[in-house]
Amino acid sequence: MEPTYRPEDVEPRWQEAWEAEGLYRAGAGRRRDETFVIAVPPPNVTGALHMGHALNGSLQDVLIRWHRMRGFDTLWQPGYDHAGISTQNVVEKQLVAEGTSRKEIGREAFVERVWRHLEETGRTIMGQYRRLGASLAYDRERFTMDDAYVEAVMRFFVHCWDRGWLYRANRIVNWCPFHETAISDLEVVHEPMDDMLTYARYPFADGSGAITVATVRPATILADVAVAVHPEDGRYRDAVGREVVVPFVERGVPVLADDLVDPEFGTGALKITPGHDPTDFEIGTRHDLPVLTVIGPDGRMNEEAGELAGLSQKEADEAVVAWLRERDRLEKREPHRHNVGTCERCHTRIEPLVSLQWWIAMEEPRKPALAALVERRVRYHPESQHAFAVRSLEEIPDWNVSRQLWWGHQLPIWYCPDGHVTSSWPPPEACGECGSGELERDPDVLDTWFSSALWPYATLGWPEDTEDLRRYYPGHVNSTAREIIRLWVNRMIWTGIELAGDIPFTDVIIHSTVLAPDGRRMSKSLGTGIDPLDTIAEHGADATRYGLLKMSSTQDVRFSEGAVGEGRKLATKLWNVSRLILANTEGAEPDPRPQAVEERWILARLDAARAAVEEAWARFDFAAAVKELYSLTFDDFCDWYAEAIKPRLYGDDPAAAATALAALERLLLLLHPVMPHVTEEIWSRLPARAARLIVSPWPEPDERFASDADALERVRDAAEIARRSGVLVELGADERRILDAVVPSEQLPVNGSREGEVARLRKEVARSEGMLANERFVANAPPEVVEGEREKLARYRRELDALGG
RNA sequence: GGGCGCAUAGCUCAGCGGGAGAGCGCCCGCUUCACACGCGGGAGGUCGCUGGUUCGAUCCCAGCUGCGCCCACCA
Repeated sequence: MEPTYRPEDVEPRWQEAWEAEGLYRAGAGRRRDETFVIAVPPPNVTGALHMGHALNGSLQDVLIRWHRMRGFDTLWQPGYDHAGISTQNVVEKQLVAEGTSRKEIGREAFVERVWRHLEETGRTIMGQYRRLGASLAYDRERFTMDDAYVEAVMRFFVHCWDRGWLYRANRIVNWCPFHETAISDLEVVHEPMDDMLTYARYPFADGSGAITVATVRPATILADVAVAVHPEDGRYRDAVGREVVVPFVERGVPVLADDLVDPEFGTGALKITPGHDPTDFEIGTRHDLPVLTVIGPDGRMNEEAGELAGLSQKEADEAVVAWLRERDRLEKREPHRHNVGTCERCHTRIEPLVSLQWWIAMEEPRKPALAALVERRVRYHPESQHAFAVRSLEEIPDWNVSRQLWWGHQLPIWYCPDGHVTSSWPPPEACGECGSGELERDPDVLDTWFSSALWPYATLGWPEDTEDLRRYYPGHVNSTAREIIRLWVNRMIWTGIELAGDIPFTDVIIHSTVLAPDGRRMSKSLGTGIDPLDTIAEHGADATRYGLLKMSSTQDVRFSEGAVGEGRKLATKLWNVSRLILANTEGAEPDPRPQAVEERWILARLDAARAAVEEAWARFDFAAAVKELYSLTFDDFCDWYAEAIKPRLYGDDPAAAATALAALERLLLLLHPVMPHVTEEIWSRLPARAARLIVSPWPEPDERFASDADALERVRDAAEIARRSGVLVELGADERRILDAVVPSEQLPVNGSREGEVARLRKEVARSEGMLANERFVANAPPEVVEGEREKLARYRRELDALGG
């Protein structure tokens, strides 16, 4: 074996081999009937994978590899998402940079352009997953715009139509003036902004005084239809029911009372603009007020704004403020910092606008999903996220599914000249109501999450009743980031139950968010992102996977290169101890028949570690598993076992060689899900391997390993006592031999003193005796705790004895 | 403003009711035939603050302070 382990030479080779040999395919290595299925959260085709994807990929790959090795029929479904607005945003910005625009080239050419853009990014993404060693079923790559997938999306829409869940309504929505589309609440991000708060006087119509209202958007005064105060606000008791005159347009509007008004803010009087503010829209609906619109879809003042038409809002604001100032209606202006909704893709300020959109009524469809969560047929991990998911379903609002974009799935909705609406798929020949053949398709496209919601079963062929669907649905695990629980995961659950007849998975893992080392969010725009490919290039995929798994436990974690470095050390250590064993076991066959105590010990230790590690995988506690694997390899396998058998290996002891190979095999099996490459490379050099490690099972357990295996623990204790006190306690011949091999007695570092150790033990004995003398402790503490304390006391006394204390 | 979470060694984090831990960094000693990405040893912590529960609290409860993420229609 080469003296130095170089991951960059080894890893790509195995990635190619595994895939070429079909070992990434669904069902590879299958030895039992049970399936284990994960559909990867389809990354957006807009760009490359980031550290969060690498972390999530590592988690999922561990689970897939672990189940594959145990003989499950595994399927890890790959693919990507067309990411409607996100992709349109990227391509649109490219066009702007090229001096043209979406509108200039037209819809058809634009969509063509997007497809071309995707060919590259799709390849990049799958290449990154391959380089991480992710054992996805790459032969089954799916895209949410594939023909078959589009078919599923259309059927879903028509299904909702047939169910009566779809409706079209004129409501106030979040409008992005850059993309000129409605977006959902979930696509709005709030950012702090510095505005001016303008206090304007609205005189009473009868000329007796005025009410002052505060607004950050004076231009919307033109669309005011009322002034509202809180019902219990004593200051305005007499004003309610009277009429005030709106500045600039000089229109008389009522003063009304509504408890949505916050009496603490501003003057406690709120101008009501149903056309341009969500709260006002709600108040307007309650009081049956008209809706006026003075701002258009492009964010500028529209023709309703009269002389201000065509101005930007900022210009209009100034014009209105000037008007107020001239007529002494301006009380004051003051700086005001507040959170403003912006488009999550382009960060343009959201314009609340009234527009006609398609909605899904969520009252019915959410119910079975809520039941599945409450009954724990679907469990979120950690538990706190389960509670959040339940709450989200309880409070779920209706879903605005139409977007005024060009890139996406066009709605299967047709209008006839008489205004009838038909939704069917395949496309209808004629209007469902009047039979007219003159149909025009709705130009809008669907919310990108509408298609993502179908991911677990549309990738398996739904709505066709395919063999894949019957075999691999429902799946098992979904692992994803916290922020898309409502956007994606909950929607997969309710649509899965509704369309595919069952929950799509049983366990949802919400993994940690990887922050930049300085604690800020990892983001391209902040320049705080770290490319997983860079980390892989520097330390290897195995090391990167190890590091990310170690970082996966907390809710938010700062990226730590140290954790990756630890992974790299583990890979190197494994390589080196394998060199030791392989160089000294030529001609030997692995044979796990324990002879000496150190052999019984390591085999028992490996069995115990396997149980602990698998239990941690099953709990999705990846960090705990990885920690166990590290100390198993370094402390137990290398520092004690390998050191203990060295003399026998050098002496060509055939029993030591046979057991060493058997023990090494088991160590590799345990480590493979975390570090697949280095383990497979070593495995390939072991004698007479029938199968690749990637599909190899843990050998039948042998209970003989467990017998008398604690002998080596006594050696470790003896070394510890000797190190601290300088006194070597009595040991048996075997134990003496091992101690000499691992820590030759003439080299036993003796820093402590016998007296110091005796003093320490006396203190422990006193503490322990004190506890056991405490009647309330003995009476109240659990029996095993009391028993444990008695055992500790006995051990301290024995050690004291051995030291002659 | 609401929800969730975090405050433990210089750094990144485990532990979560009965002896303060790991990795990195730092200091000392080791060119011993697997490995200096190593081996052996060591220094370094009133476990954020204040109360409470308990025989006993880093661990449970309450409040406070600081921080992070998610969510949110205060004009």
